[in-house]
Amino acid sequence: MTNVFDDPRITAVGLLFEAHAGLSARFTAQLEEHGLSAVEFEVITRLARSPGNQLRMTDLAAQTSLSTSGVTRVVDRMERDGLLTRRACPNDRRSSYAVVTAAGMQRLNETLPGHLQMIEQWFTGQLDPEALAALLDGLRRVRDAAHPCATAGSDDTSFEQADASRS
Amino acid sequence: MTNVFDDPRITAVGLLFEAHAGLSARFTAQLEEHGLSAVEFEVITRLARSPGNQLRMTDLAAQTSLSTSGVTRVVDRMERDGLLTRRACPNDRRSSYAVVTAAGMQRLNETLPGHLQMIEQWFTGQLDPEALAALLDGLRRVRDAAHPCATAGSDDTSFEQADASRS
DNA sequence: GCCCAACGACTGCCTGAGCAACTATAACCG
DNA sequence: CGGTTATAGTTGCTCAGGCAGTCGTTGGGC
Repeated sequence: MTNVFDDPRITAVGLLFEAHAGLSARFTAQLEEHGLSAVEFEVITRLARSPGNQLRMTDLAAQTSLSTSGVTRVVDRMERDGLLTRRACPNDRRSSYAVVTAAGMQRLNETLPGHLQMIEQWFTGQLDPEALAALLDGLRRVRDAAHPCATAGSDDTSFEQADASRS
Repeated sequence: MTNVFDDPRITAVGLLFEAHAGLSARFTAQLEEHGLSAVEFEVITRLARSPGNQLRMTDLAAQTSLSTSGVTRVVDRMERDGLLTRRACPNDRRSSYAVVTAAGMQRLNETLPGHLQMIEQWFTGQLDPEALAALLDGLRRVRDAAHPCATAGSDDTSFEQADASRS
């Protein structure tokens, strides 16, 4: 089968995508044990690492892979589940913040150790330090080239996504 | 901000996921110029590289990231668009094949060169050969560890996914 | 040969997400 | 100030995809 599909470029993409899919599936499974979807985990993580555990809806959308309407709906669900609240923005009445509640922080704290363990088990722990460094270095260059700068021109400074994106 | 989110493991996952998201977006854009979604491209690619340009529905599902019902529906759409046909399986009347039509092959041939170019532009061309080799080596190990063996126990021998999986 | 379990494909129902339209507010500009 | 334009968030509509249930087919046990 001397066809075009054996092209090394295809193989390269395949590896990256399958690695992503594999990790994604593992993470999703673990997150669901704690009642969080991958998207919800990303949302709550982004909020929890922001000053005041809050972010304006638009900024949240820019930091995640969601559209603003997508954010509206995730926040709806998570608010219903008590993990988040909306808070009015004092100086701009159009804006509102999504804020992590105490219950949300607790849920996140229950989830994170297992999540880090999964990362180590299926990803970082699979490689010795130099190989991992080389991998990350390559990924960083690809990311810098290809990443559409966080879905919306928000600052996006240096934080790397931390979830298991559906995919 | 000395918080847990600066953990190098989080950063590593973030890099991988952002690289994937970035490439995914680029590929999706190029594929849509040719009227194909990422999933459709994966489907037609998988079929085109199989003997007879065909695959049983179940096997197709196993090779893609789709469930069997998902496959039923993609094939529905692509059949409607004239890219694929269903063909009855002679020795098992439960099964049916999805077959790429001439139009489907043509569409694929129109799409592939640009796709390969995108891969080179945003991924493989970003790194010198040794760095690329190191990256792929790391990815392969992560993939082998984490990949849930192709979503369903099908053979899955050695072919690396070739699409831009929405992810 | 007959029955029952397993399997392949399809369908109904539901959820999640995007786009485009809409409302309310803010900012800019004369 | 008054009016126009841009922005933040929400909502209606649509569509893709998964799960679970269905129907026809197959194969194995007896």
